[in-house]
Parts: sequence; structure tokens; C-alpha cells
Amino acid sequence: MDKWMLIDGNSIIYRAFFAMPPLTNSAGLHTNAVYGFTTMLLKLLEEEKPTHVLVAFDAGKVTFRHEGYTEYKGGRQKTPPELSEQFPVLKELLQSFSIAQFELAGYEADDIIGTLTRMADEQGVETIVVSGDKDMLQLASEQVTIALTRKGVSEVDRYDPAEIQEKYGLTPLQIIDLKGLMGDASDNIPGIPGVGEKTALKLLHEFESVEGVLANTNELKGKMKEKVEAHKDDALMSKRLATIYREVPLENQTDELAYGGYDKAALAQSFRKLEFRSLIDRLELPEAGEADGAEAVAAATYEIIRVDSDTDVSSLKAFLAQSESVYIEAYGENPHQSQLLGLAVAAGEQVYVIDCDTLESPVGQPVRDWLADDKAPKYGYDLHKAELALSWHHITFCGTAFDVQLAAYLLDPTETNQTLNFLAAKYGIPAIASDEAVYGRGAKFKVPDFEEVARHLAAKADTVRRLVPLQQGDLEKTDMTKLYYELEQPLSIVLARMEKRGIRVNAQTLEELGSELEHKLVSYMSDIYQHAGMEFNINSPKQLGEVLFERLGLPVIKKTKTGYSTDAEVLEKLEPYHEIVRLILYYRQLSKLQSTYVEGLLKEIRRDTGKVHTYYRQTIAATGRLSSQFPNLQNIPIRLEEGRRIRKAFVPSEPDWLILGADYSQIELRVLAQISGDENLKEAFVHDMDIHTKTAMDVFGVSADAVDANMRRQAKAVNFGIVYGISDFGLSNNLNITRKDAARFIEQYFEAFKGVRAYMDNIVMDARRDGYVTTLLERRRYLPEIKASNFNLRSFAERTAMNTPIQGTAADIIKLAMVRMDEELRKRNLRSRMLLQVHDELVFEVPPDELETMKTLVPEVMESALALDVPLKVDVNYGINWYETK
DNA sequence: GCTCTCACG
DNA sequence: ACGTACGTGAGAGCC
Repeated sequence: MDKWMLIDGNSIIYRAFFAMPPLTNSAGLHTNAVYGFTTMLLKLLEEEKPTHVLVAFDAGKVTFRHEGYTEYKGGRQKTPPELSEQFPVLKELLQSFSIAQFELAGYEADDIIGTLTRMADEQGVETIVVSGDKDMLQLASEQVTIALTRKGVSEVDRYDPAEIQEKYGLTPLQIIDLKGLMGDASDNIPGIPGVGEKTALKLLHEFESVEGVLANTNELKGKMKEKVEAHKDDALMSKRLATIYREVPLENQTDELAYGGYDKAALAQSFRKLEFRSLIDRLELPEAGEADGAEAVAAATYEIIRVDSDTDVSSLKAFLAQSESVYIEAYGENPHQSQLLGLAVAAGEQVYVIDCDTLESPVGQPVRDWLADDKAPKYGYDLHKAELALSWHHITFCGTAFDVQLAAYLLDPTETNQTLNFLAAKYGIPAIASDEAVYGRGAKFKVPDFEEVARHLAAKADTVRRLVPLQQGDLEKTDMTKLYYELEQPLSIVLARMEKRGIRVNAQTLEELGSELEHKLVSYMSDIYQHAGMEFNINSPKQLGEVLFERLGLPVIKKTKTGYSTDAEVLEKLEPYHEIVRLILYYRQLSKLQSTYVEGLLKEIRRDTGKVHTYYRQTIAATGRLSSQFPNLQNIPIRLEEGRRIRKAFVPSEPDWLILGADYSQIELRVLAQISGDENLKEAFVHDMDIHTKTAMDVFGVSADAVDANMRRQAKAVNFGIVYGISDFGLSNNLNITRKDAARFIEQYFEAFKGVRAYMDNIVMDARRDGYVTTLLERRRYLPEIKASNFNLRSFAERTAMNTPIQGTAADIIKLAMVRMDEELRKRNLRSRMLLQVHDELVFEVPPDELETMKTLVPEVMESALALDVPLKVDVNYGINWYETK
């Protein structure tokens, strides 16, 4: 006979965390919740002897319960970092146990368990549900027993329907009504104020359900009657929220729950990493080394050595010469102004640690020499940031040999968690503490005494050391070794140089623009108030919505989750109805310029240099593009003249020099021509045709001179759509035409560019077969949702499959050009400097005597960055500021 | 901290 | 029938 055991993972790990005293392993990782969970699990496995076991987890923050009640679980204390760092550890440990774990986007663990108990009821399988949450009692049945933790996690109370009846006088389903009436503060479910368990039980014994109570309020008296009547809707909503959803799509997955006992060697290895020695003894697991065949991974064991004035210089130097990794702690998001805490260097069983003050003192000289030594190879984590942070402390960093953050990005560019403790968990090497657990975050950020920092840095350096060979192997397996060593890693150094260099921004130009904007804004504001007949905050979408749609009665075009939409698309549709709309649109435009670009940029100008220093992030964008922060210099206005004037403030940093901009013409469509091999499209670029006119000719079936401006505009939108992974819905939306017409355009396009259609079809099939797509340089992006049964998720993945190779290859190409360009400038001893990258554009500052050289060199390098069948084309412009490079 | 809006390619 | 265009970052409002 089968017996299922279904464990509410989130509930139990929370209980365990708060029930157990703090406990850490030697790398500083908190392990108390995992320990508590494990002891409970072992006990239950022993007592229940299940044939199938599952641990269910909540996935993500937003569930279907938030639809219609966004405050669900609002006001909840944030998970403490000491607990959140234990989630990946628990998940890995469960793998060692060979126990199945489910989590599903949009659903909570309860819903998964609720669905499985429904199946158990239908199939007559004996089941035990383990949780700390009383809500689970609603799932109890003939087949299903609920075990609720008591006093922490060491004891459980088991409930079947009879016991629930005995204790509460309710059926399992009435547990839902109980919560509907009394609410639940921890989930922010309101219930009826003033109704607690006692009152709720009394009401239910009399009227059976929430609905019953609400239908019979006439039988209630006084305050109680008032309260219930005033909160009818709350009670009904609370009941809905408390109802566990039992139809989660989990078809045919019950086989995956089969549990055949744990692998002793694997479990022993996990316990050793966590340093659960008592459990190793208790289960009589093999000691390290005696594991049969299984590779024995010891817990982190290394000696931490502080570098100080007593340190023997020659042994320090000898150690550095054979170092295996370095971890440099630059704390803070912006490396141009981060706090340098110190660094750790690891080799074998030893880790040297040095604090920032010592590093900058004479005692730190050997370490500084080593950091600056180009011939001393360094394996590290986010060395791009480290190099930048060190440079602001006048410490040179050279010799990057491998960067585990950069490698992690290439191996999975969509994974946003690139922290070392996460990578350690992912690769199954000794678990370490999270930064958040050591330093806190945001307002709670605090640097602990260096003793603790040193332990943490040592653990991180040791982790880097262990990760390197594993990631190198993975890069090899995924054909990205070359991409890594020949493109991304060299680029990271080029980027650091560009960032440190910065770009000069003329504050006076911005201030003048700012006061001009200020005058206009004041004037528009008063006109808007006149038309509205009242004063309000135009910047508040909420207040603006009330004025437009309630006070002035304009038609509602679109709604957002929280109210009326007032975005530009909506306002444009409202223009004919009221004069105020045009004014608001203009006000919005100017106020964006003022706050983000004038005021925002002014704040970023460094007093000492008069420059702004952006920070390019190389490990963010899923397609392989760079992103830019603090400030973002990749979204400086250009499309509208008003905003474009911001670019007048970007000037050369030396007198008489010039700004030179070079941008790829239609790089994405050229890349599409290349990877699709479409003859018609290739032909168009070989003849350097105006591609939107060419598209218009083919889509509308006319000659070049018959293409008018509107046809070209529509063709341009079709081209954009193609690059984005087209759909008739998207195109119709963009062009404000019917879906049918949009579909006709698309069909016409594919008739003319048959190779493009084949590419789109094939890439989606490839993605489905392989689970990923690649760029020309083998950059990879996984698309697990391409197989989703949910139409939306799947469609999104399909469009991504079409777009990523195009956008990603374009990113590959300009990155190659940047590395080449940097080399050329040095090789030729040119003084010209590369300053910015804006996806398809490079910006330089150039001394006048190098202008002619650069005007030919830059396009030459960019156009030949990657040899294709389709020519690449670069337009070059220059002037006294960025505005003039048009 | 989340939502909305909007700037860029 | 379903219901979105691809990739980013920043400021303001609001809870």
C-alpha cells in the first residue's frame, strides 16, 4: 500500500528557524533551520515509513491570491537573511535525501499540497500532510491526516476529521469559514474585526458557514451585529483567500514523489558540508574518505591568516605567488564610491586576509604589488567592480585570469542571483553565508568587526577557488570558452578603463537648460490647473486620473492594476476631447527632462573632475547587452529635439578636442539577414538600400518611388516587429490598425522574405528541442518556458527565441569592436579615448590632430569586428559635444 | 518596496 | 480563446 507524505516546506523551515537556537558552520553559514527541518524529517520518515515524499515550496512573491487583493500577505516581516540563505541549502540537502520538491510560479506550497491531497482522496491513497499552519486542517479527510508541528518542530499533533470535530466542533471545510470570520494577521487577511477564535466558533456552531452568518445577521445583537454587517465583504474575501486551491496543474507528476530511501554517501557528504556531525553519527553514515566511490567533499577547512605588521614578508610573497583565488570586498552598489572592506587570497588550506587600512599602509605593499602585477594571474569574483573600486583608492589591479561572476552570467544569463553563496549551493561545494546575513542590507547595513568580515572573505575566496575548475568545465561543455576568454573577460577590463575615465558634463549648460525648463513647467502647471479648475499634483497618476476621468469625465481607455492608466498612449487618444491633455503630455515630457536628466545628471557630476562616471554592468542583460547605471548613459534623450538638447552638455574633457560618435546602421536587421540567410534581405544590404523603403516596396508590392512616408513608417514598424518576434497583436497595437490588417502585413512580409519565415520557425523548433538558443558567438540563453502549457508563457518564450539571437549577436559584434578598438588605440599610441557604448554606438573624445585617423579607423574596426556575408555599415559624426554628432 | 511612467537601443 | 511586442534604468508618488 502506498503512503504519501506531503511537507509544507516554507512553513516547516520557518518554524524550525524560530524554534532553534542560532547555529552556523565554520564558513559562517547559518544552519539552524536546516538542522531543525532535518531532525523533524528523519523522525517522520522513521515513524510514518512513507512510500512517496514531497516537500512543496512557495514560488515567487505574487500568487493568484494577489489578484484582487494586493495586500495579501502585506505587512509581513521580511524573511531574515539568516533564514533566506538556508533555502538553497535545504533544497540541496533534499536532493541528497532523494526527496522530490515542487514549486510552481504563482502558487503557494498549500495549493500544491491541496491538489495532491485531492488526488489522494480520489485514488484512495493514505496521506499525511506536515505543516505548521492550521489552515491545512481543511484538507483532512478519510484518507488524509494532518500533522501540525507543536513546540517548534520536534513534536507533531496528528488530526483526522474526527479529531478536528472533537477539538473545534467543525468539519474540515469549516476551517475555511473559521478563518473567513477571524482573519489571519500573519497573512494580512482581515476577517471581521473584533471576531476572534471564540466568537467565530460560536457563530459557526450556530450558522455553519460565513454565508450562513451573513444571511442571519438579524439574529445577532448590538455591536456584533454592526460589525458583521459592516464587514460582510471582508468576511467573504477572507474566506476566498483562506481557501486552498486544489486544481494546480500537476498532471501525472505523482510518480516523481516515489521515495526509496536516501543514498548514504550523498547524505553524508551534505551533512559534512553543513557540519552536522551528530547526524552523521546517529545515522551511522560513512566518514569522509570511507565513502564508497563517492567523491568526498570535506567541509570548508582552511586556516585564516591575518596580514599585519607581524606578517613575514617573504612567506606572504611566496603565498601570493601560488595563490588560487582572491576575493576583494567593495561594498556598495556603485564601485565609483564603494567602501573597500578588505580582501582575501586563498591557496589550498590557507587564506590570507587583509583589511583595507592595512592594505593601504606600508604593510600592504607586497599585496599591492601582487595586485598590480600583470604576470600574477588572479581568479576572482566581479573583478571588474573590484578593479574600479581599487583604482579610486589608488591601487592598481591587473592580471584577471578568471572571474566566476562573469562565468556564471555566461552559463546562465537569466539567473539574477549571482551571489557566491548561491553559486556554492548550485555547485554543491561547501555552503557559505550570504552577504546579507553578514552585513545586513539597506538601512540595516552594518560592517561587523573585522574578525567576522575576515571569516566571510576567507569563505568567499575559498569558494571562488573551488568554483573555477567547475565553471571552466561548464564553459567548455557549452562551447563558451572562447566567448569567455576572447570576448567577455578582455571586455571587462576595457569597460573598467572607460568607466574610470568618465565623460565631461558641463554643469552650466544643464543649469541653463534647467531654468528654461523650470519657467515652462510653471507656466504649463498653471494652465493645467486653470483647465482642471483646481490644483493637484500632475505627477501623481492617481490624482491625474481623478481629474481626467472623474472631474472632467473623459472616457477611460485603459486601466492599470490600481486605477486609471494615464500613460502617453492613453493621453494621445484623449487629445481630441480636451485641451488639457496636450498640456499634460507636454508637461510630462518636460518634467521627465528636468528631474531625470537635468537634476539627476547634475547630481552625478563629480565635483573634483567635472565628469560623470557610469558603471557598465556586464552580467545583467539576458541577451548579452551591457547595461549602464549611476547614471544610466544609455538612455540620454535623442528622439525629440527638446530632450536632445541634453546632449549639448556632454563635452570633451580637453580643450579643443571633439566628440566623435560612430553607430552601426541597422545592425539588427543585418544580423537577421546573416543568420536567416534570406537572399532578399541580404541583397538589400549588399546594395545598401534604405531597408524600411525596401520593406515597404515588398509588403505593399510597389516600386521605390511609390513608397510614401506613411508606407515607410508602417514598414519600419513591421521591421521592428520582426526583430522583436512578431505577432499580429503587437503590430496592430503599435500601428493602431486592426489585427487582421497587421496579420496581412506580416504575411506579405514573410512572402517577400521567405528565409526570415524559415528562420523564425526553425529557431522556435530548435529552442524547443535544445531548451536554449545561441548567438553567432555561442552566447546561450535557456528558455524553459518554451514548453509551457500556459499560452502566455510559451508565446513569450517563442518571441524571446526569435529576438535573442538577433539582439545578442548585435551585442557580440559591438563588444568585439570595443576590445579591438581598445587594442588599436594603444597599439597606435593614439590619445583618443573611448568613452561610451550605447548598444549600437560608440562615443569617443578625440584630439583635433587625430580626427582624420579616427574618422577612418573607427568605422574600419567596427565594420570588420566580425566577418559576415552581409556588410556591416557604420556612420561617423563628430562635433564639439554629443548633440553635434548627428 | 512597489507601481507607474518614460528615457534609450 | 488565450492577450504581448525585445532589452534596459531612474524618478516620483504612495503605503
